[in-house]
Amino acid sequence: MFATDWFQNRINMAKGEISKEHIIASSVAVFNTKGYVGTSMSDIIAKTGFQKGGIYRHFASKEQLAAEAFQYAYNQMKIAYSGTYDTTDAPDVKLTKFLIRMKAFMLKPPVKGGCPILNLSTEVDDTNDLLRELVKAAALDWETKMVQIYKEGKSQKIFKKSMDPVKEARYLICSTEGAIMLSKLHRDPNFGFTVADVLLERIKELKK
Amino acid sequence: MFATDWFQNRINMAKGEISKEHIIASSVAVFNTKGYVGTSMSDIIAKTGFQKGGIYRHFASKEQLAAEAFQYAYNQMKIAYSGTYDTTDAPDVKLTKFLIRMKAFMLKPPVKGGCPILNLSTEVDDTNDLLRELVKAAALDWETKMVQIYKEGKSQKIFKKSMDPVKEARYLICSTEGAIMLSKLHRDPNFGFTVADVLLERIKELKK
Amino acid sequence: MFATDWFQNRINMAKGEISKEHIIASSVAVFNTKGYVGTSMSDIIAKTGFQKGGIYRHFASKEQLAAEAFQYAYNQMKIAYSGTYDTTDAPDVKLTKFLIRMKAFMLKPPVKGGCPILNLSTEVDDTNDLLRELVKAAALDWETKMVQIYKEGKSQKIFKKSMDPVKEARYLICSTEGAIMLSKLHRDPNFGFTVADVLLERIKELKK
Amino acid sequence: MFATDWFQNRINMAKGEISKEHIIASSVAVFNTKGYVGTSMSDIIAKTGFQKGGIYRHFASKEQLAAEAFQYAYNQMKIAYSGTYDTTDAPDVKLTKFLIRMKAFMLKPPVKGGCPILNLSTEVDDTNDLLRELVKAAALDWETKMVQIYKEGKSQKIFKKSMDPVKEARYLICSTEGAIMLSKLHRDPNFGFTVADVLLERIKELKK
DNA sequence: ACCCACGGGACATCCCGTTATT
DNA sequence: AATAACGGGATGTCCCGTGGGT
Repeated sequence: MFATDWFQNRINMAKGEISKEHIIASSVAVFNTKGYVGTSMSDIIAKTGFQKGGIYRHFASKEQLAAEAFQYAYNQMKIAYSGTYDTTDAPDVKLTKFLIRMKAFMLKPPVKGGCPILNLSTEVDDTNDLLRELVKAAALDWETKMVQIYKEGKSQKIFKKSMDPVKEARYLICSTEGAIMLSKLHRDPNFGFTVADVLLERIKELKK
Repeated sequence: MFATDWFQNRINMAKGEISKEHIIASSVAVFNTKGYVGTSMSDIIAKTGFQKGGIYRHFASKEQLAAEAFQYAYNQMKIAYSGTYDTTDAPDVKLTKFLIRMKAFMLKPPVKGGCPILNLSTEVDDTNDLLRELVKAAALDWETKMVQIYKEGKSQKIFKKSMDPVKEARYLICSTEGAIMLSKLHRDPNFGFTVADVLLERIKELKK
Repeated sequence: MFATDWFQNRINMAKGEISKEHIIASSVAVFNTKGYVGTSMSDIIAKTGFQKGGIYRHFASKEQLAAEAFQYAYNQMKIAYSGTYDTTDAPDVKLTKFLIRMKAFMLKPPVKGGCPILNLSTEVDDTNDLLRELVKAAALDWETKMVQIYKEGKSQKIFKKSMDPVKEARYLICSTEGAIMLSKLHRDPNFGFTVADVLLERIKELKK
Repeated sequence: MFATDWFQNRINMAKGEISKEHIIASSVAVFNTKGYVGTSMSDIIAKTGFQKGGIYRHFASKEQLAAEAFQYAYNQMKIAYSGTYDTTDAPDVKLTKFLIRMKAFMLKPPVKGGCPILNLSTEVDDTNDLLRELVKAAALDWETKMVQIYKEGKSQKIFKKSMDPVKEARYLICSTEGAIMLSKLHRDPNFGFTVADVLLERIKELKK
């Protein structure tokens, strides 16, 4: 019936749990394309097949649903990228693979609508503290992951001694997010390609 | 009466023109913080002091007003930055000044709410073509300006022969936008500072 | 068109003022029969002929409208009773006339639904402070009026020296309100008649 | 577990019976403060600890529950007052005790929210016939009790021959209800005290 | 050129009640 | 006997936009 029916087979989930999961999963794309305010509960209803009563049983408010949808979306992104750095590869290889995959995502992003951090962040940074904190935490989570890789590279003497892991990680993230934004705006993946290439070159430089 | 009263003295403007200008100028901050959908005409009314009729006389719709407000905001940004590159400085100096000012804008942006290109772009890229085209044009305008500077630097043999002006311009813009986004999200200007510093180093590299 | 059109002729009222008056006047009966929570804005719409936009232009909320409707209703009651005590009659005559009219109102109350103080009071005393304060003020206003009459009677030596005006006024009001309540519940005016008769006797007693 | 657990020990009640009792007992205070329409099933759920299904198993509708809750509340009132007139005292003593207790109830009513007859009556007299009939019956029950006492007093020659039991009973009830209403509105027990004192005097008068 | 007044659709949320499940 | 899950209508309020009037 639902695209998420397989859950029931895999893990032992209660009926309500499945519904909740289904609602969240269906909402992700809507929120990530139309935005938080731009998405109405009617949109969610249309997408999920549930009625108001069925949705509000699982979420206290639109904000709550949006929060869980964001978490879900960020998780999907993590999973989509994890294959690139959750490996036994050398740190520089991890970063290289990460950037190659990022280029691939320019054409088909793991979450419809592009990067949820970018999308939600710009919308809520001045208006909604709960959601902003969530996005912030996600951004920090990503940053921490990246910092870790750069640190490994440094301790393994693959990267220069002078290299600053936090600086590099933040720089990589900023450039990447900006690239995603401009690629979406222009509907041209080349912005992403260009930025990825520059970052790839930079990684080589860090090894000298 | 209005903060924009000086317009009337400076140029010979009709009463309606002044009002229109006033409405646009007052709307910029609202749209740039609350977003296009997040801003209601009531917000505009509260900010401008005009009544609905007085606003709709000058703008056919909320969309039209938002469009003009965006143009106005982008123009303010241009003016705020123009002093850095509309000079007789050498290209590398222009870029350096540009990045130094960008760092300053981390603390106090020329337009309240941050970069209007970033804000509006992420909101409308999937939902509103009219506004998206406008943002796109603005981004292109900025890119063209930057490309021009890099080209100058190349023809003046200040930058390496191998340097690709379009690539560098786009890269600079992407990094900058990403930095603005993350600085706003974390409410920490250091993200902008870090990125600016890396870009400043890169400009030095381009000269070798 | 409206039952309140005559207002425009009598006093120079702005269009909006008339509409507001009309909405209030139409709402009174609805609120006073269905109650505050029991009345929906749709009921108001149905009764007034206005649409949501037209109503919310004049009232910030249902609560606000209810407040003004109550004031209007109380005022109508005052007017309906004023002929009995705003006279040059002797105090005891005033009270007598008041009670006679109260008996008449058992059959046809000046405000549809009965006494607005009674109705609103029992509904909001535990739930809505704004409205409760309003009803309280109205009850106090009425009490003050009655106390005044008893005081007159005392200073004019019509009533006994031992008579306590506040006590008598409050007693009269309590009995009256209770009588209205039970008459409405049983749909039998005799409860009101009985109480009025006892009170009339009591007034005679006070003169001895 | 529940405050009503003792029921199970005292009488042999089925599990369902206990639950029903518990739901009713818990609902009384809610209905009597928020009113019938003002009370939502969610309020009941919160108060009882039961889920919706668990409640609707015992009551066909919110109206049914409200009806039983009213009966329960009225019964509590009866019990609370019964000690004053279900005695071997003389009729005038019964009435005196009744009024003294009524004064005490001004400070702490036997049912939270005040007199259920007053509260429900004013809410439903124009809108809900089922509940209105219920309240009516309760009011009549109380009246019958009072009439009986006055009759006793008359046949025992304690009260004047000219005294009309029905008139006195109704008068006492009306005054009392009105006093409760105004005391609640003003949050001042003195209204009740005043009325009770007048009624006590009246009882003395009836004996002459 | 601008305000006042109004229409009517949309929105997030609440509400009562039913059905599936255990 | 009671919960969990869901349907779908109703509610108060907001919102964009349109005319009449001055």
